[in-house]
This record gives sequence, C-alpha cells and structure tokens, in this order.
Amino acid sequence: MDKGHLGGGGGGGGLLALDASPRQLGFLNLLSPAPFHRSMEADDGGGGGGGRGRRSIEVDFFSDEKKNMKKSRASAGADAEDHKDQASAAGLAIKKEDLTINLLTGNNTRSDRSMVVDDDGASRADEDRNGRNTGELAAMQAELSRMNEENQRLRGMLTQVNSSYHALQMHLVALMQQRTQMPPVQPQQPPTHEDGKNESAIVPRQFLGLGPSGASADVAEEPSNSSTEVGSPRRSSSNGNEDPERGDNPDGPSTAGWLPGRGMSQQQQQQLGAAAKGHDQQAQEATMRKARVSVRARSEAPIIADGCQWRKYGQKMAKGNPCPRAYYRCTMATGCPVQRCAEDRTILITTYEGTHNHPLPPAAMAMASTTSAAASMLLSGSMPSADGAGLMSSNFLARTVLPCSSSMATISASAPFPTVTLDLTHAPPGAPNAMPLNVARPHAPGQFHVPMPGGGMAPAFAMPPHMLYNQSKFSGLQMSSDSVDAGQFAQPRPPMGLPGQLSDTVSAAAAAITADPNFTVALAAAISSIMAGQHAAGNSNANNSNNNTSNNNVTTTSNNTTSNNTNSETQ
DNA sequence: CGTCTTTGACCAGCGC
DNA sequence: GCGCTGGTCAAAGACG
Repeated sequence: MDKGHLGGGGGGGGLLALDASPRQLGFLNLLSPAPFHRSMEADDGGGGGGGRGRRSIEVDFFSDEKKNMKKSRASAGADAEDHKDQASAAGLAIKKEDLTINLLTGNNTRSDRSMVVDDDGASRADEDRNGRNTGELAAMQAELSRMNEENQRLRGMLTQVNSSYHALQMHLVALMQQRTQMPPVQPQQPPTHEDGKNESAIVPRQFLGLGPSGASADVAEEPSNSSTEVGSPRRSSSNGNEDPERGDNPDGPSTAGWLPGRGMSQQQQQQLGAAAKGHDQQAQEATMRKARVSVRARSEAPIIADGCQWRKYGQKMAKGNPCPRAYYRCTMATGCPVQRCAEDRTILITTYEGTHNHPLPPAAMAMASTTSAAASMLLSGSMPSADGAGLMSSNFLARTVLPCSSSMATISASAPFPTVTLDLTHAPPGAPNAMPLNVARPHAPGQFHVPMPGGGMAPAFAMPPHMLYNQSKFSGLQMSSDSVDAGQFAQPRPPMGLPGQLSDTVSAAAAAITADPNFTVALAAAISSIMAGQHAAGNSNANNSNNNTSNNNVTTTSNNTTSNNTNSETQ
C-alpha cells in the first residue's frame, strides 16, 4: 500500500505530495460517545423512544408518563384499567386521574363521597370538598415537586454526561494535535505490550492479519510527503514488499496498512518486526484502513461535503455500475489516507478508507469521527472474544452514524473488506426530513436502523456521532473501548480488558442506566436532543459554511430508495 | 500562473 | 498464464 497517497497528479498539483502516513490519530472518536451509546442503548428497538425534539429534556424524559396521563384523561374515568396502568406508570399520573375519575365515576374515593354528601349540606360538603381538594392539591404539588426534583437530578446527570463527553472530546482533540505536532512520538503504547510481543494477541482482530507493520505510525507521517514514493510500487496493498522499499520510512508501512492490500502483514511483520515498536499501532491502522465505512446519502453533489477537502485523483467506470467511480483524496494533510469514491447518481456513496492524520476542522470532525468510529467498531466487532461484539458493533455503528440526519442509518459489514455502510438514504415512512426522534423499527432483520434526531435542524454532520440511540441489548463495553482505542490512539489493546478506567466507569454507568429500559429510552432521547441542540448551535457556524451541502444531502434525504445495503450482520 | 479536473495508461491482485 | 478489474499515476487541459 502505499502509495496511495502520493500525490496526485501531476499537473500542478502541488498538493500532492501526499504520502501516506499512517497515523491513526486522525480521529478521535469520541470515546465518550461510545459509552454513551451504550448506556443509552436501551431497548428500544424501536420503540419508543422517541424523542422528539431536541429541545426540552423534560419532555423526553417523561414522555411516556405524559402519554399515559393523556390517555387516561381522554378515556375519562371510564376505564378503570387505564387507571391501573397509569398507577403503575407513575404516581403523579395516578393521583391526577384519581381526582378526575373519581368525580365522574363515583367510586369509593373520598371525592366521591363528598359529592354524594352534597345533597344534604352543601356548605359542609363544600368545605370538605375544598379541604380534600386542597389536600389533594397539596399532594399533587408534592408529587410535582418530587418529579421536578427527579427531573433536576436527571438533568444534572445529563449535564454531567454531557460535560464529560465534551471534556473527552477536547482531550482527544488535544492529543491528536499533539501527536500531529510531534511526529517522533512513540506510540504510546499500550502498557501491556512491548515491541510487538503481544501484538498478535492484541491486534487480533484484523481481518487481514496485519502485523506490526511498520514503524510507528505516528511518526512517520509526515514529513514526507512522500512524493518520493511515487515511483514506488503502486499498489500498495499488495505487497508487503513495498514496505521494505520504504525501509525505514515509517510511512511506508503505514501506507501499506492503509491500502487495501491484503497480504502484507506477516511478511512485513517478519521483516520489520524488529524495528517495530509502533507495530501495534500500525497494525491497527492497517486494520482501520482496511475497514471501510461507506456512507450512502442522496446528493446531487459529486462528493459529500463532510468538512474535509477532497481532491479527485482518478475516475473509473466501475463494473456493473453505469456511474463512474471517482477517487478522492484528502488534501488537508499530506498523508491523509482517507479517501474515496462516489458512485451513483441520486445516491452518493462515499466510502472512507483510513483515517485522517491531521487535525480536522470542526465541520469535519463529526463525519471523521463517525467514520472512524464505525471503522473501529467494525474492527472491534471482529474480535474473537465477544460473540456479541459484532452485533454490538453494528448497533454502535448505527448509533454512531450521523445522528442529526433524519434518515435512518443502515449498517452493514461485509467482507472481504470489512465495510460498514451507513445508509442515510432511509427515512422512516411518513417522516420527512425533519423527523423528530422517532421510534426506530428494524427494517429488516439484520439491519439496524437508527432514528436520528432532529433531522432538519442540525447539520447532518454537525453532531458528534455518538448520540444516537442504542438499540442494542448488548452491553459490552468492548465497543466503546475498542472504538476508542482504534479510533484514536491506535493502541492495540486487549479486546476487553482495557485498562481503561473509562471503560469501567462507562460500564457501570451503562449498567445502572440500562437497568431501567424506560429510563434508558427517555434518557437516550433526552441526551440525543440535548447534544443535537448543542452541537447544532456550536457547530452551526462552522458547519453551515462547510457542510451545507452535506446537510442537504444527507439530511434531506427523505425516502430511501435503497435499503439494499448489504447487511451481513444480522442480529 | 497556480490549482484542479480530466483522462489514458500503468501496475498489481485476483479469478478462471 | 491470461484476462479482468480496481486503484493510482501523471500529462494535458480547463479554470480562476
């Protein structure tokens, strides 16, 4: 692999020098988010969550209760059952209903009695009634206050989570920047392994068996630009051989990793193995790069506007598709490997391969993190350790997909190149662009559809990818941890047992939250709405300028024509 | 003049 | 071994 990144063309393109550097850093994906998702994961498979809007938390949280209340009211006292249900549902609701119902139905309740009494002594009855009403009123008020308190608490939790998320995000960004600035940095490797010993174990996931490939990814990067490599063997993918060419140049490996090449890993490992410290990272990078994230969205534009600058370096007629496939390369940094093609007319399919190795503008962060997360998830899903991993990853991915988009995201993973397809062309029936957070219903077995909050409101890519609902029932943290590792630090880590405290924390939180499905749903909705709102607000400026098109493309997608994503993973 | 896009050619992997 | 296909390079042209 290699070269992929070389510069493109000749002509003037100075830009080109892209060489590949492998770094992974590129993205950070939000660690936090992952956890979020998970925690949120509620059951909802479709359900309910709903949330609608991004605006008020309260609504989201108690939507269910409110619904129940409304129901009860509507049904008027007639339905005793309703009452029961309501009662079970929420205390407040019950009381309210009791009042209403009692008056009408004449049950044994005090209110009833009072009514009956009226016949005789109006005044006394009135007093009693008043007294009772007052008492009930007081009770209701108490309930309300209680609910308010609870609400406050929940809000506080949300705030905390939110702040934590932002803090992590910031931290990641900082790390990323540091990394990019200090090339030589050694891969901060995971404590556990040294020089590649554990690598295999650590990096297990790879589809390709990538081993340590080359030097520290980070390092390399850069400087180079390698145009030097241009002459080199083109297809990187293929051979490990290339790497050797590059020799010490770390880039080589990385690039290699980046490319589709399949077999390189072992050979390279042997060859380079000695040197390797960054192997782990590279290996991961390689895997990351091999993993592809395909985003489907309706767009008239030739390329999706995700905040990054893409340069077209090639176009080919793809077999079986009348529409040409175009190859794009990120020009924001010289070795940024993320790339590629768009096909199809109405539906723009953008496949990302690799990760950005440079700091991204806010506008691009969302998409980058999304794709990165998706890739990492996918990769992590392949991990042997957890059966559910794959599924989880799917879910997570789904959740990860552009949350703002109103459309549904369909995720699929397929071999030989693990590919995650985020289908933004789907829109729930009857849900136009701006569909509120609706219930997600699985379209078809094996597909994960994720409701995206706020369609019309927030820029499609403005939001962090993590705010989606969790549908999955799976709990593992792997996803999060993996995603984090892979996406960001590229440090290889044991699948599950991450040293990460974060994982623990997250898991604990997730467990606690997920204990109550309803709560989970509500919380998920609330968080989604909040985050959406914040991001929209925060990024609106930057994003608007850059992402308008993307927004339109993705967000506007209303109906999906294509549900055909290949979903290999079925849940 | 510099940058970007287009487009033909080259190379490598893969399947038969 | 051959052909097909995917992916990339790089010259040439277009555009601002």
